Amino acid sequence: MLTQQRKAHILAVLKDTGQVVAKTLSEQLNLSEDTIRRDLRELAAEGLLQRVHGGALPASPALADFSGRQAIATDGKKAIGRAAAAMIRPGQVVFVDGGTTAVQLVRHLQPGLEATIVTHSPSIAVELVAHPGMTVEMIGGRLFKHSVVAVGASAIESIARFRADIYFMGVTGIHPEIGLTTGDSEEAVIKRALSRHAAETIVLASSEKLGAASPYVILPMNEAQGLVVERSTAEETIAAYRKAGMTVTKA
Amino acid sequence: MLTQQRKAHILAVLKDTGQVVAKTLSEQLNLSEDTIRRDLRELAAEGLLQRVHGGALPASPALADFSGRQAIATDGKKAIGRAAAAMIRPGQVVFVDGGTTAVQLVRHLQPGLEATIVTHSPSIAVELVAHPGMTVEMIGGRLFKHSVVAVGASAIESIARFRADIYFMGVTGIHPEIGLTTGDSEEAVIKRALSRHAAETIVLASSEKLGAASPYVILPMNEAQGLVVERSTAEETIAAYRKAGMTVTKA
DNA sequence: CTTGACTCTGCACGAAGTTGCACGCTTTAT
DNA sequence: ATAAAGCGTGCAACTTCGTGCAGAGTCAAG
Repeated sequence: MLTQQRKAHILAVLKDTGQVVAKTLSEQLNLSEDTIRRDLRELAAEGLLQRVHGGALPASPALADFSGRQAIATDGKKAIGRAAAAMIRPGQVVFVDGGTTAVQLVRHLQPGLEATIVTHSPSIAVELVAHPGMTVEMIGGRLFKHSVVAVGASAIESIARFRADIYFMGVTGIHPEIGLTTGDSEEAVIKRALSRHAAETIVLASSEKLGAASPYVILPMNEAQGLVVERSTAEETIAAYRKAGMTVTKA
Repeated sequence: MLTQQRKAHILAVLKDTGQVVAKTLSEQLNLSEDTIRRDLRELAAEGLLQRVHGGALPASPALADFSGRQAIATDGKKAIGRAAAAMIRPGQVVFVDGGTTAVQLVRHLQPGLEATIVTHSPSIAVELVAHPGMTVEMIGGRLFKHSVVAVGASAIESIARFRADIYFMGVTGIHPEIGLTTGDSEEAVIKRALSRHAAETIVLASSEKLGAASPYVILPMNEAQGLVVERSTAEETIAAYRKAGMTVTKA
């Protein structure tokens, strides 16, 4: 059996049943668990599934619902969220994007901290109900269901009323030459507006985003000042971003 | 069963019912209570839930409050929600208030129905992500954490841009002489604005609200056109509201 | 045809993670 | 006040993990 076939099979089972177990697969395919584990590791590195002890779970947001996704947020995203949360100083006004990494950010906000969070994500808003120190300002607009964020002209208009100290931006791709990209044009517009109304834009990028590009360009790289990546990211990967003038933080 | 799945399951149950019991979980999942307790401890350490003797509750007191309230949504509230959802015609623009009864409303929206829901509640917005037919417009503003809704001047301003067919209003009291009341002055202002920008205002009132009054008056009774109450409500209780010109629907 | 580089696979082994049980303590209910 | 239920800890058995290594197969240059 060819490696590619095997991997395709694993992904098919995963899609079908919502989980795979290393041992079961090895028996089904008549291969050692080592080989399966290697496959799983590689598929995980490609972001096609999420590795867990004993097997793997879907990585694709579509399969697990939003809260499910959050439960299985990778350690990397958690670390990035924590590092970003630590950057917020008391009294600051902060734009927080939608997305799973941003949820991790608000979950790791220091309990005593007092600041203002401005967000166009209802999920983030609901999450912040738990934090007594945070004043929350919601940006309204038409709900873009895929990402669960407000978009549209009225959102842009609302954003223009704020002047934030920091904007924590989520992206689906950050490429040294192409810049910051995302998968929806409306979202790109919103992100651009948020960046324009913040003194500093910090990009939160889990490892699978580095070097990737999506259809819609948000901004060229040099318009973002900071980048937070996982601790395990290779120095040579980071170098290109530093060269573009970004301050790179390893979470 | 994989550890991560188990944790996801626990969080799902927690979100659904507002509480989990260690013993019940161990029976459901066929695992020792020790393992469940360990999971609960770890999830608590991550801040994803709040550990209590015997089981766990949602992470924050505020959220516990909210999802707990939802968990105990009575059959009455569900029925009211279903009856209200049935009033919406295709293509209409509908204001939906925050609150537990409103959550029941959106949960009972007919799957195929296409309409526009305008809401100042992030919880309602998140809930509607699951409904493909609904266009959702979010009203932004400062988040009033107790009720998890947007309030303030910018919310009022956003509301003024809409002209809805129906407004489903939640209240904490509806009294034949005092009128419609709620527990917060800011919320009262918002509800007033929503009512003013809707052709028709329908009050959703579970039985404990009937004949009750809270500190802040939203509107006199005659400014609301409809009232949805539980089926079991006594006719003589309803009579006073009919007299005030309201169309009363028994759910 | 032979050789060497490369890839893939399975095995061995030590490290790490997971689970159920026993024990003694704390909390809750009666 | 007493019993029962729930809790945390330490421990032992077991599973899973990652890595290094060796054998088998593939391919192309010589």
